[in-house]
Amino acid sequence: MNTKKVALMLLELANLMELRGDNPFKVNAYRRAARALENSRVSLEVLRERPEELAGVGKGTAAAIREILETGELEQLKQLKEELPAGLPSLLEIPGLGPKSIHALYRELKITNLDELEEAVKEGRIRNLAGFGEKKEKNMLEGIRNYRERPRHHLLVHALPIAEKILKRLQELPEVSRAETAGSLRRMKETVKDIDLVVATEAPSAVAKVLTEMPEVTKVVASGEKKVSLLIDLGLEIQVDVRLVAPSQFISTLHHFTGSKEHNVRIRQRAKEFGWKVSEYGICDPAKGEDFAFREEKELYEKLQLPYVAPEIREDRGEFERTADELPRLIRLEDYRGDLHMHTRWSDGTGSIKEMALAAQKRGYRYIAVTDHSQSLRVAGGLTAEDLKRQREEIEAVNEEMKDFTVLAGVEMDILPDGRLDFSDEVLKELDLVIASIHSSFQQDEETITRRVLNAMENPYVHIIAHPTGRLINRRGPYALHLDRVFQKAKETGTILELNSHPYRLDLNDIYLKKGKEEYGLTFSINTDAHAPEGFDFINMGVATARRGWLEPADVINTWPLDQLLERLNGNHS
DNA sequence: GCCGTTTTCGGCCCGACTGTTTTCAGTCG
Repeated sequence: MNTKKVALMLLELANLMELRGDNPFKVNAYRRAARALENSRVSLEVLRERPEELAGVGKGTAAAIREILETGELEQLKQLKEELPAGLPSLLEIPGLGPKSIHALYRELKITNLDELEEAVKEGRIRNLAGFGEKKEKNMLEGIRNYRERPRHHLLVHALPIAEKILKRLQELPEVSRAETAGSLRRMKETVKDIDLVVATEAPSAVAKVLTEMPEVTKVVASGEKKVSLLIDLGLEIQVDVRLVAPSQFISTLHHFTGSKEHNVRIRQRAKEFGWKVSEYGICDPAKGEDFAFREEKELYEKLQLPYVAPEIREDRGEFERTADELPRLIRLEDYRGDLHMHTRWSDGTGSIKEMALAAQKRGYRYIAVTDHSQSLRVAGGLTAEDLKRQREEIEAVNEEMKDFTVLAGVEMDILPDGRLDFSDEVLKELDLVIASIHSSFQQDEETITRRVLNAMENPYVHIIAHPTGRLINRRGPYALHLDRVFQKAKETGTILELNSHPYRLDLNDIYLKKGKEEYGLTFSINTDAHAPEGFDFINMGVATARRGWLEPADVINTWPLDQLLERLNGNHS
């Protein structure tokens, strides 16, 4: 049992209570308690003894927390699970269906899952229910079909160019004075459900008309004076929500729709302490009838006597509990000096060492490490010890040609299924940089696969563990790795953990980065794993994820000057 | 269920849009 599991159980309880139609404020109380638990760093002991010390945890939720810690279960949750059919929560995925409607469908028509809902719609049974009609039936049917066909979340890297394209069109309109992206896209979450845009204009109807008449629009979901919601097909079909506001309200609206929802709740609560009200149109003082507008988001935070919070960390994950000095100076692209994980034609890359070096130098980098695959990874043309020696000769030749730039000789070495490494220490000690990673036997049980990684970390020549959890977003889950043990070992051995920037990987993710930094004091390396010069472009994904993980330049070895980097790498060997 | 230098009761973040209604509930962000 750990605090995360306790939080998850409280959250599940809240979700089921909501479906049953319980008091929404009570439901919210459990959600807040779950969130408080997730964000707190109290030990299990403190949690067991004095859970009430956490803000948002009172008598009721404290009793629930104690029960979970003592018995591993929660009677209330167990009963609710027996009372409510298992398929009910899945109905929440259908747009337009919320807890109230789902409860009514269950109560009146005994609908418990998507199949039964679809059947009832087709038989026209739903339109007879109070508050339902033919139009809602039609929307439900469409929702069910979409749910089954469309991926729930789009990769950030796929949504970004679409957002940019629409944004550009909007910015070119004479009626538009300013337009920006908002929502999870602006917060740079690894996946996004939709694209949020905020537009400043004095002529909302004209802009709305342009939007709804774009050739790529497949469906107008909603269209009003303040807001337009569309389904757009620009290579992939995605929902685009556009808010239209007067220029003076732009900043407040941008902030509001950047979210996150949880961050906004805290903002509003903060405003209430001053007796003010926050909405997407600004902050107002009802007592004096005053409205406050802002030219920059910084001013909005200042008004509430809060330090400015970058969009990427607006998640209510502790940003409200820090002073300006305590908030991180988040890493930026300009801080980045060199990529330390890439492949060349020597294995499965498409560029030569020199081409990769020149491309990196052009980006303003000062160094790179060439890290081709090792011998066991046959499909990728892994290198033998002998190949590595010959490759080093080429690397040295490139180094002699280039000015103010250094290519390090490295390898991405496989951690074999039985836990052995693909090269002996004699081979490894000749290299400048050794990355170890898993490319086989992903299905091993937790103990086996964790042992594999720990074993690699214990080797003094291994500097970095690449893409530590192995997940591929929307494709493949993480290995059954026990990450706390990996973090603990990294702390003991000084092993650096990678944040792999490939948009399908982003591994470690934001949550783990923050945890590794705050709880274990770890150091990380952000790399693109490029297989061609263009692969370097994905560094913006990695830096964005690092920002979401509260990382500062000092936490990331790729921002260090070369001599500091080499000192750290050599330190491992002593 | 939680919380309190306006409160131990009565609030709890706020507004837009849709579809159902004939003044509003539910959903969404």
